[in-house]
Amino acid sequence: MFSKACEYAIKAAIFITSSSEEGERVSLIQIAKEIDSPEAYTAKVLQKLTKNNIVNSIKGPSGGFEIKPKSANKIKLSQIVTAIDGDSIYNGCALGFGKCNDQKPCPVHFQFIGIRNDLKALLQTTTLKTLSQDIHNGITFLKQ
Amino acid sequence: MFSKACEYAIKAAIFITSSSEEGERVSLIQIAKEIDSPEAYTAKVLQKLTKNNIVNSIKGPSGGFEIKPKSANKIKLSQIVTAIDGDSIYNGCALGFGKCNDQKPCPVHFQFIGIRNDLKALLQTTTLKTLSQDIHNGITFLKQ
DNA sequence: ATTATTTCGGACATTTTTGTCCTTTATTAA
DNA sequence: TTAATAAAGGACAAAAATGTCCGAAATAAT
Ligand code: FES
Ligand code: FES
Repeated sequence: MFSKACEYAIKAAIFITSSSEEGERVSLIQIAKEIDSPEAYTAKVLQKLTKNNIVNSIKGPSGGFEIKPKSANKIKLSQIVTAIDGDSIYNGCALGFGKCNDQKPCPVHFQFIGIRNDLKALLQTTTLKTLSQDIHNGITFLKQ
Repeated sequence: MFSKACEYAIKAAIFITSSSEEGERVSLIQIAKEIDSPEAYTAKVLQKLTKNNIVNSIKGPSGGFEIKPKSANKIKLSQIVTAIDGDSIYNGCALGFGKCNDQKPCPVHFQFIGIRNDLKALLQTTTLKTLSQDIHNGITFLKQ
């Protein structure tokens, strides 16, 4: 469904949101530990999130990553997914046609558009804030 | 969503079904041409389908691949997917946890189980026969 | 029997994804 | 100013997925 990079991105963004709610910037090292991901690779992922203005990065001592609570409200999962994995989840075809296309649909097109639309809706409505609250309330977890 | 190998497998199986309805065995070369896939790689995929008793292969002149119309009725998409991609689509976690787990769910677990269940249902109810009929009726296509 | 055809299967090659290492740049604090 | 800290980013490495090549095995027709 998502690439590893995207999985790390989502988990990292949730952790950063969650820490920022408590006024704490977090470092790469903390993030990688918390979401159980390889440090250097996670760094690359975070750079992409930074360039896409999803997270804010601050260099130097007492620096780190943060996401203002104000914007955590507005950031949807879909923004993270497209930043890392591109828009294949939106325009791609389940059977690998260049683009999903109503005019010349692949064999599973009509079965899949329903599910894909549900997925789109989910990604476009779920915010980082929501996900971070679930973590805070102990109903979901960042690692197993 | 699916691996390339699985995409080829699904398309190949549909084409074989469709040809078998008309009493025609098809060769690897015909299949690869029809579904627009690399020949040798498609051969590997077909070998897996053969070992999983999803398609029937006959060596030698006038040999090729076939799927008895009788069984095309019973073969579900899910069988092909699990034969090629394993059961990650059923047990895997959207964010890469070892297994999806209600007791220690990942941050998107509750959002995704609905969609995954829909996907499961779809794969478990869609038969090769149905898909091959759509091809036959010209409402779906094997290549773009 | 011989030959031609077609799948099987092992070995290898390429590409993509994932992961690592190390230097540079920015920033803070002493 | 200097030293310490932390992200940025380039280069490289490993692993996985995808793709190719070629000979072996089975089968049918001649
Ligand atoms: S054409 Fe394949 S999913 Fe739409
Ligand atoms: S635990 Fe991640 S999808 Fe269920």
